[in-house]
Amino acid sequence: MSDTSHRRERLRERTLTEIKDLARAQLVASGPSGISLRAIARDMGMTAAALYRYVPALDALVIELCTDLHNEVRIACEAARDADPDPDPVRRLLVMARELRRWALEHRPEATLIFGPPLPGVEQFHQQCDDLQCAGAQLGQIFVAPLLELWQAGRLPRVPHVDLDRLAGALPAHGELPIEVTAVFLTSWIRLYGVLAAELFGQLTWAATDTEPLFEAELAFFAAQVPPTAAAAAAPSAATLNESRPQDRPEPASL
Amino acid sequence: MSDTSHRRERLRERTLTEIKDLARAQLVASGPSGISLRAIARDMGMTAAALYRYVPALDALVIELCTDLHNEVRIACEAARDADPDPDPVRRLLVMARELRRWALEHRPEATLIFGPPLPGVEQFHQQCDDLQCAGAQLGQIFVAPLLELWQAGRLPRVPHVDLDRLAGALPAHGELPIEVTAVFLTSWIRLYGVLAAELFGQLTWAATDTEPLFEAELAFFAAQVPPTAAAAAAPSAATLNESRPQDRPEPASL
DNA sequence: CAGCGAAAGTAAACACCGTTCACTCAAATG
DNA sequence: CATTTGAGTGAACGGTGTTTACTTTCGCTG
Repeated sequence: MSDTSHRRERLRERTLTEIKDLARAQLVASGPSGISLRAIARDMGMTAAALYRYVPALDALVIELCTDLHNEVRIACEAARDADPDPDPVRRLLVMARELRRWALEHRPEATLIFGPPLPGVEQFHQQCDDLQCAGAQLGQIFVAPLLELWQAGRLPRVPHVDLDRLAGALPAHGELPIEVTAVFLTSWIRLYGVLAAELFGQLTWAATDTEPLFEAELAFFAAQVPPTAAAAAAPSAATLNESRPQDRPEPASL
Repeated sequence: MSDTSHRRERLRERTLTEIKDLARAQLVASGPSGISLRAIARDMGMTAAALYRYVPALDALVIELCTDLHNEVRIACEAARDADPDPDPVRRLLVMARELRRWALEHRPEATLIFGPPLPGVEQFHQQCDDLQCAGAQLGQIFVAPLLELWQAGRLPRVPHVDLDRLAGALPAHGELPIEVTAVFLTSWIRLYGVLAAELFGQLTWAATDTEPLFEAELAFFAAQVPPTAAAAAAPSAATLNESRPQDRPEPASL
């Protein structure tokens, strides 16, 4: 019956999660390159070949681990956002960004895996990631949402230095987002990623031992860019709520 | 005689560079994890054990490769800087930053090795890197120099969102640099690193296919922050040339 | 309930990898 | 010339991913 076969499937899924749990334990213990099918099988009291009943290859296991971690950090950020009663989009962005950093520093090996360079063979993952369903995109998406709110409220920060026309030509097809929102998201996300990755990869050990002031400065800078709620109406150009607000972008400074 | 022994040393150094060249070729071909002593020995027509006469371990070889690459990209940036006649520090910074990006994108595997997370066993390298002699610090240093020039000219951008007191407590001992210069360098360096690393590690493949507009926007933003030369005297507070210019930092916005 | 068939697991093998040890051989040194 | 030093070899140990053929176990069905 389907009932008993469900049992089988449940058993199968149970061992599969056991595999992934052990893989994560190895990731934590020995870094991304420390994940080993043979060691997992050893810990499970099995043969390495048996794992191939559950996982097509080591790369695929790492890829699955990557998506799981992406989802985990996204859920953590969502939880932090929902735990804060303040509905202000800026506040939400800051809360989520701090949670992102907290999670990354508390799970350095995991964060290194998903934010670092793709391991050989895992590159296909990042390339197949260009649809919104991808876990990585979903993580970014929860930061896009508050920006969209800001845009709808006419409070989107200006990004006068971004060549919007050129950027628009470099976006994937699924760009139903206003180009200004995309530009603000990308610049802010990149800065968030930069301070996080630099800390995570020890790129600043020679220059600074504590990068939290730099992280907080990045957040403060972003927050300062957002016009306050009251100023939305005080803006000279009519910033209506739901209409596309054409950004007045000055001539790009010749460099 | 010392003459003949010098010949021996030269031979030794020649094979050592051959080893490193082959290691780099493997890095280019197969990524950081593709560097293999056995493959190097195979390419050289030798036994893997013979390589241990020249290199104590694989990790050490990778570390040496790292420092070589750090020096290479630094020299490339210096060359680009010196090729430009404009002595303006801002111009020099932009030229060097663009060269850094150009080098990284033209040598993606190498850039991934030095800008990505340290391989297990190579972490000690980044930790021993906290003295200025380190190649990584030297690379950063060539970006510090123009900032120091700007500071001396009273043109240093303000970083009102950085908690300078806390940052000062998180700096290594060798901080003979004014704290404002350090703050500007760190924030700018992190942003430069972020846009580069995000592109290098494919973190944005789902969001954008061409990140050059974002990179150029970061540069333009930095340049726009620097007060023009003429405005140095027009600044309200006396910005004398060589004196420490106490930065007027407003209350950090409560977030 | 017996038996069939699919799923799960095993053993062995292949081709790699880093590293070590004992050994040879040639070359530089005294 | 004898000797010491350095370079290189070959084999081995333990580790890795992956495949193949084989065996066992367990659920379903006749």
